[in-house]
Amino acid sequence: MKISSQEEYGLRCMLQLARSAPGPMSLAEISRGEGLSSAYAAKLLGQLRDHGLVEAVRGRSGGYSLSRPPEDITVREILSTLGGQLFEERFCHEHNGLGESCVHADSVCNIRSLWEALNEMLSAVLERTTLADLLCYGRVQEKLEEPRRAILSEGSGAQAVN
Amino acid sequence: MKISSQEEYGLRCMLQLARSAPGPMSLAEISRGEGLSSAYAAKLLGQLRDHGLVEAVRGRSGGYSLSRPPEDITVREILSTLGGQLFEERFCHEHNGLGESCVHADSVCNIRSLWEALNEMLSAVLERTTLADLLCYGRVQEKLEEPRRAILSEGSGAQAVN
DNA sequence: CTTATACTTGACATAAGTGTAAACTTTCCT
DNA sequence: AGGAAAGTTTACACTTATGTCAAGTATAAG
Repeated sequence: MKISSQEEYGLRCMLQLARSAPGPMSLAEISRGEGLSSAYAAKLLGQLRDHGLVEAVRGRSGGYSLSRPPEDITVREILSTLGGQLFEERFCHEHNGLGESCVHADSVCNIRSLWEALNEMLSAVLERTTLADLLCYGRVQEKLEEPRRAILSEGSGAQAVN
Repeated sequence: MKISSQEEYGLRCMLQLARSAPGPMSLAEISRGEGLSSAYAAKLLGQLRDHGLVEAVRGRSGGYSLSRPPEDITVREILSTLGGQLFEERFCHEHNGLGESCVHADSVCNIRSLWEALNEMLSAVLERTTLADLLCYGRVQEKLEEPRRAILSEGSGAQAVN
């Protein structure tokens, strides 16, 4: 359960495009701005382009630009393009151990419920956070303060019920 | 951002110990119960033992057992042993691209704020969820329903503020 | 219509994560 | 003692993720 390098660097490239002046920004500028090799930045931007998050213009004076305004691009889309989701449908099918299917496939699986709940929480937060939010100092903190408090306050209360 | 195999399988082994009768449970039983090779289960249980979550008894009639009662072992401890945290201190130092340090190291970094917030939310939920919760049908759903609603309801409200 | 600029593609090298194998140590039972 | 049952350790093969390289294609300027 770790943030992948692609997620980090790809999101940084997107943020840079969001900050940039109108018109395409060249690979050289983007990679220089993030301290990445241009080959690596190209790979990441290629993925983002394939998923429709950025547009590329080839040839002289070409470059990359966001395909939509920053406030219409969610962090969830970006991260899901670069690194998939925390928990996906196929996960259980891919963790069968030695058997043909998971030994818990036919029964209620509380671990699965846990993964689903975690995934939903993360997705919900990321879906509501846009590139525009990441541009603005303090916006992320503000936006995530309430859910964070909600979760934390839940803690002592729910514990007592058991 | 994916759940690792070790996290899944290691947690399953722990859950099996939590379900088992008092006294040590042998590697063979555990691995058979989860459909894992005994070599692999041994590796996972070795890690869990090194972190003090299970105790092992060697020799004939030996096996593994939880080092504490299930209600005192949090899922956070287990997952953190098996797969680390979503976002750790060193993350930023390890993602410098080509430079000696991250180009954003000296400035306010909203991406970092985002990672920290996500990590805190996940940790808070996992800290309050114990092995005992995972034993009980429906407990996970109950326990996570409130925080989930809190996050989801936050959505429309916070959105309008912008 | 040539050239410099810039994105694109696919193959590759390296590192990290996943899972196996075999030799070893400890303990109990007879 | 001796052997069987059971955990321990280390090294290895395999797979996936990370990052690079080089040759290719498209476009605008002169």
